[in-house]
Amino acid sequence: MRKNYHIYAAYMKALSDETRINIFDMLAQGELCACKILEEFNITQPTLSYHMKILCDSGLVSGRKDGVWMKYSINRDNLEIVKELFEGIGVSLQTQNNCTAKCSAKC
Amino acid sequence: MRKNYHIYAAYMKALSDETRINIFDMLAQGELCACKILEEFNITQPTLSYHMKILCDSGLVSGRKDGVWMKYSINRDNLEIVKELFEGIGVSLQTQNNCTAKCSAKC
DNA sequence: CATATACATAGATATGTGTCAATGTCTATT
DNA sequence: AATAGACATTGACACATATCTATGTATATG
Repeated sequence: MRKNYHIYAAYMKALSDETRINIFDMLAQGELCACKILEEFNITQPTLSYHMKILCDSGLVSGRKDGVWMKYSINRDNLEIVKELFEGIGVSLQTQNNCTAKCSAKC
Repeated sequence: MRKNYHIYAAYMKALSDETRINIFDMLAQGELCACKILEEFNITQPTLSYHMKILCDSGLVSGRKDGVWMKYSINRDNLEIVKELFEGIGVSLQTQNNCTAKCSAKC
């Protein structure tokens, strides 16, 4: 089963903006409405809307309409996929720790 | 101690390209020289050089010169920082699991 | 020293990104 | 029905990004 680097890259791209990864981390504390998020940044409302759309389109964040408000939260399943990618890389690095010398391919 | 979202965003940006995150994952298996990496992709050598520079500048990858070859490997310390970011977010989500209803702030 | 190999740099270009002001849409309240 | 508030969409624009071809630089080898 080959890895889908396209979707991994899409997740990373969604978080590659300082404002967006900050928002993502805020959402770790729980669901938030757009207006609450907006208070924390020096950006206009359309710019926030733009960023939230990117986060939602990536699948890392979910939005639901609650009356007048849009409430955003982290999509746990997709966060898990990202977590597992980096954990897997970490494990691979540990595993090849003690055979690097003898295993390193000649160029 | 506030989180440095600027550096997190920089890590994500380095991995936000499909080719680059693929390379990063290849390096999980061990150190590789540029020519070996190049064989795996349909890109020109200057394009690979461009991507490797971005990965190295971010701090996620280290390069060392070995004769004619450039050998690249993952910088474990900075991988750890990325891992911990996502693990921390996962833990926060679990923690607020059973109090979401009562804790969710009114908008 | 001349040559080949591995990689980097420069310049050009098409496309993508982040931001804003202006405007539109939907929902609740008076 | 009119109004106000919350959010989305559009259009414009400056800037960044990914890619290529052409060229430069360093290192090993005959």
